Amino acid sequence: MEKSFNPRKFEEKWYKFWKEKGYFKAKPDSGKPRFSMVIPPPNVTGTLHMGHALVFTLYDIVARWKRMKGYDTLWLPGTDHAGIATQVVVEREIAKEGLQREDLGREKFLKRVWEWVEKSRKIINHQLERLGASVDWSRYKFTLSEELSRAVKKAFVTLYNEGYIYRDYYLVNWCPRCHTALSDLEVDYKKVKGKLYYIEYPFKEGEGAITVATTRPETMLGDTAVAVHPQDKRYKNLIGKTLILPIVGREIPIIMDEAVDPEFGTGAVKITPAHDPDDFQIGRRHGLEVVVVIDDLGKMTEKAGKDFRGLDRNEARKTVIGRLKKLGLLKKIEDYEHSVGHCQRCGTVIEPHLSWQWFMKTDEISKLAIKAVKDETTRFIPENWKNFYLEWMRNIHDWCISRQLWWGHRIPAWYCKDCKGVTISEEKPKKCVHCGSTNIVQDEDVLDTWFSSALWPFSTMGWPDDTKNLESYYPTDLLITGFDIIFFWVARMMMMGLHFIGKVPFHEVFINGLIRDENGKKMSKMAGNVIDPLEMINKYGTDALRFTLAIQTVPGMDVSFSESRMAGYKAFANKIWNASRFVIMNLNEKNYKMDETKLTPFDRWILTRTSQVAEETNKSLSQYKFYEAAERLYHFVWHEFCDWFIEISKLEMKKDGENTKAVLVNVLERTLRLLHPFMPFITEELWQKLPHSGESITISPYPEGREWNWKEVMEDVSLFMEAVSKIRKIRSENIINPKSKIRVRISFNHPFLAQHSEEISSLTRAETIEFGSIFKEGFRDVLKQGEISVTIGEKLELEVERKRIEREISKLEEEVNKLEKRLSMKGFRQKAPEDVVKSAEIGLKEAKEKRGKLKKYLSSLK
RNA sequence: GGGCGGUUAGCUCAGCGGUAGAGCACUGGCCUUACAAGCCGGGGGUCAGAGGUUCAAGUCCUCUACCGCCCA
Repeated sequence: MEKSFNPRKFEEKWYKFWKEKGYFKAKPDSGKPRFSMVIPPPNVTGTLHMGHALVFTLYDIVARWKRMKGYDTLWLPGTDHAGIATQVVVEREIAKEGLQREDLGREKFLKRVWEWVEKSRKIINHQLERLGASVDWSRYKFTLSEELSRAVKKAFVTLYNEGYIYRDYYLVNWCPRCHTALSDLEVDYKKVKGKLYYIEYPFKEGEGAITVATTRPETMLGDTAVAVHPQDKRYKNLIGKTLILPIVGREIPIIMDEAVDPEFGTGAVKITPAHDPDDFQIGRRHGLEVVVVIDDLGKMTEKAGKDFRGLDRNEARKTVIGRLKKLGLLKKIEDYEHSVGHCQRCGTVIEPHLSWQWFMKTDEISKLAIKAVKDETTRFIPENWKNFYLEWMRNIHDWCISRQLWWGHRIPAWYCKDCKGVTISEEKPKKCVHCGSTNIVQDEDVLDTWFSSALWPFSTMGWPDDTKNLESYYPTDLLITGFDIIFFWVARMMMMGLHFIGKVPFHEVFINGLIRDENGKKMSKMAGNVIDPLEMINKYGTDALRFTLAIQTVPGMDVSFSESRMAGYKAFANKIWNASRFVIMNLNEKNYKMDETKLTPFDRWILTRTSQVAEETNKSLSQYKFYEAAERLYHFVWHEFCDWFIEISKLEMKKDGENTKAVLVNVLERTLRLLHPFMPFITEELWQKLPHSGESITISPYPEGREWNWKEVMEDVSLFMEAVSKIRKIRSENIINPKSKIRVRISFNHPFLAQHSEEISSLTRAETIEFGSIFKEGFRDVLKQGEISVTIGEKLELEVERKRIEREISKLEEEVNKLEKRLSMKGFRQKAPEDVVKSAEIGLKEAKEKRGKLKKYLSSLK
């Protein structure tokens, strides 16, 4: 066995082994209890980042843990076609060749996208394997596959027939670059420093004008009214008057509407129903004319006037301002900061755009999704995300589901060129359902990616066809995902799942934190602080990466990812490796069967601890306290098993030691199993080298922690450790040469210490351990009970020792003061629980005793 | 403007009502045949600030300051 661990030597081997053996395959007929999860499908836009590594590590810990606990565990993998995101990425690719998608045409462009997708999926799947993700590859799904397309069509047609999907000519968020509609969620609002322009609109009759303020003067070409608030006294007598729209010359009315903010600008606002969402609503309320002056590419239309036609919206703004200045109608320009919508995928400023789009009604369906979370049929962890979800769900708007993209699920709607009717059908219809004409064409548009993602928990289970599979694994038990897609995805899965299956898609939603760099900054390409998980895996090993992520995952908190910390967990992996090496080196054929009648107190101690740790680890995991479980295992392995038990076992092995070897194997083998969900590779590698039953640790049982419990030895062992530590401390602080033989005397008789004085002397390199009155000439310290003294049989150098004792006395002093104060506080004895009072009293008594002894000792040093 | 989270050792973070913790970093001593990616020790914190509740407050409540995020 090699002296240090080298993850590259075995990681890929074991993954291949697991996969070939089919351990990750869910088996609905197994008769076991079920546990199922679906992966949040990564976008096929590129590769996995650290955020994915975190989420998938947590998923895998749960999956492996449940599998070992005897559940028929399904973790279903897959990828998302990510309509707009992928299209943008491929558009950028072909732009390198100087091409636009129109140059290629729909068919050729899609071919390019598929090529990209194949490449990306391969990378992603490979990354998942490197991470050790125990997904059921036989059930791999892709949101744009034939299979899932059927589910999408079925969902669309059903919802349409039920009246939940409709088509409308409506003002939507439009990205002029991507050339598509976007949902409200796909728009990012950013604060932008702009200008506020004050423009005069003259009255048709008589002198004077009304001044309106706007951030977008170019839209005035499409104005069809000016609005004021009904309670605004300033404008009361102007209602009903007519204005002449400058430049254009159109007559427009002054109207009243509650939606106007009297505080904004002059209190009078221009109304452009075709280019502003608020104005659109006001326009609908007042029956205003809608004049479209900006087209789908962000250029001015014919209706904007011949001087403007064809101008880009930004150039048009300059021209309008120039004209207004000349006319003397531009009263002033102010600096103004406001938030402007940008396309989430490409960053272009959003243009509200009137167009025919498909929408999904959400008012009714959202009610089910609200109820399910309110009554905790689906539970959020941590809980505070519940309100976040509910708040959004209660204010939900209809969802624009059509996209003017090429990459995605084509909308199953056919328009009749003869009767203008629409035919909705899962299969391509032969003729128009309204007039029977065969002159029909399919809608060019595709569906929002999230429409297909919303079906993911059941479309992946075979809906609408494979009901057996669906019954087995739906609802899923747990979803782990980031808070940023609670609305995009979680909320919509809730709605669709409840609507189509009648059950929530998952019972628990664990919201993971964001990955930040070690300075707490968000990782982003812009900031250049992105860390590639694969690079980390190559450098530190998958197990170290996973452990680093797990031990930092506190529900509700972000993860500050630190490479130096990960180096520490690589060291931990090495520690496990070497502890195992020690155990394995000492093995022979016969000695792994433990004889419980021959156990030493130390054996009993470590076995009891193993059981306790197992029990606590299960508890932590069941509450998704990944950090707590990982931390406990780390401490147990390093600071209990290695630091104490292995060291003590070495002494035991100098004698007979066969039974202790068996204890070592037993504890180590169980510990590996406990660690396996966190560190799958190294645990498999080592487990295979140990005596074991079964063919893989992956399918061996997870320790529950009910096996061993010898409480009675725990206190003795802890006193033993205290004695050893105190002696070591005296040695170390007084810089006693490690080679010099010391003599130890303990002031009180203690059968356990006496019985194990040999171990004490070995662990402290003492020549003798005696019991009786302490040495007059020598270093001393106090134990929980009594005193301990050390002599090296020569004249002592006392200065250091004096300082050390003074420090200890002052610590005890603090403790005494604190406890005295507490005990003397009125009400304490009456109101505090008995055991608290008692422990304070005992603590005080002990501290005083220790202090007394040390003071006496100190005076002897002077 | 509304909401959520944070402020604990030099750094990154646990702890959330009963005597302040971890990892890393720092530091003294050790190449003790599992491991120098190691071993044995040590130092380091008025738990952001101010009030309040309580016998008892990093821990619960209120307010303030600063940092971060979400929604409008």
